[in-house]
Amino acid sequence: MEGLDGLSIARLAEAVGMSKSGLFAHFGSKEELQLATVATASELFDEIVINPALGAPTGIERLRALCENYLRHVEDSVYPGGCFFASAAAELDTRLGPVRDLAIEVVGDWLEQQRKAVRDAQAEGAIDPSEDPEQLAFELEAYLMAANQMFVISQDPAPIEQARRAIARRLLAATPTAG
Amino acid sequence: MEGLDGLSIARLAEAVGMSKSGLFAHFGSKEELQLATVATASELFDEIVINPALGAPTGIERLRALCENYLRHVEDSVYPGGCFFASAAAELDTRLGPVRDLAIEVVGDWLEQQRKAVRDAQAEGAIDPSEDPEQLAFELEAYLMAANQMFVISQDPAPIEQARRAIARRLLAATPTAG
DNA sequence: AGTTATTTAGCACGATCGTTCGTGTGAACT
DNA sequence: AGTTCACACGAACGATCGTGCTAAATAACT
Repeated sequence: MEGLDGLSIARLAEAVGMSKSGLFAHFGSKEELQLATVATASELFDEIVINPALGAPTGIERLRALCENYLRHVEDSVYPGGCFFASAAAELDTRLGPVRDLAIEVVGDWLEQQRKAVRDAQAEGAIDPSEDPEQLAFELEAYLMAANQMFVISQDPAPIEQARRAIARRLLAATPTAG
Repeated sequence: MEGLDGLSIARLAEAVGMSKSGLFAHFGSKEELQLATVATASELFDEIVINPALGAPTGIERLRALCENYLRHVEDSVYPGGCFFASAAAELDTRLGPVRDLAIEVVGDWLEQQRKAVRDAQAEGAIDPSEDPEQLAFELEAYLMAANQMFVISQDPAPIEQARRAIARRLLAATPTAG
């Protein structure tokens, strides 16, 4: 079993060489363990996807770096099931509670990072001002999500390359001179 | 619990007013129940998404109908968790066995339907011959997947509309005269 | 009507899960 | 040295699950 619900205290305890009750005492409840898992995944995502992109000198470069870092963390199989939050979102989408809320918040922040990079790129003149940042971020995120999903299912890097082409094409279409 | 693994014979039996063992005898194993579920979902998907589009007189109209029917079945909440196969694919992606194989086959057939519609539209001159059908189908499928995921998570129809705009824009860019 | 299939129910099993409780153990502190 | 505190342990609980087994009921058929 996989996923946040399949993460069992019993199996995790065995994996780390602790007793079930000993590990349980550390978290207090399964929900707390799930929250800690999502929080840790969020930190890791910041570390390997978002933060390395924040040093980019311009908005358009930051936008490209965000997309590329995401695709690389997928094709490097940081998680066996692809992007942690894509899996988590699919699992938690119809549930209620703090675990879902936290996961949604992380995903929302990620999307906002992309929108902000688009707006900055517009302010710098690298993206046409007629582009709707929400719309453009949606389309870029769509390529990333599709690449993640198809790559994990097919174990074939082709979708990653298709996403790279789609992103390049879309950003080209959004540049003021070529748009 | 949700998903194909969360579908338990015990709860299903209670829901349909049968005994657990009585219902179990119908399928023989949980795996068979999951296979039957996927098969039924596939038939329903054919019925409400694919088949109504097959009557379209041209490839480009069929392509548009496939996308629109998919979006509509998402926003109509045919399933509470959005597209059945998007959820199933996310759940089964790292698993092995016939259930995964069947789900992947259905998703593969769906993507092939889109590719074929693109090729037909090219043959009819409605889509530029320089477009790679694989690439275009990937991008359209990406919009659909993203709309599904975001709609279910946010309970907000905005992503559906963003997908419609993205599809319209992408198909416009792919027309021979405007491309 | 009587025989034969087919379907359903009832019950029990072993496994796994989250959680609770009482206990021990070792470090930190007075 | 004696006390306190944080931590880990083992055992047990109730719940839920998939799965067999056996018998009762229902349907089909001659």
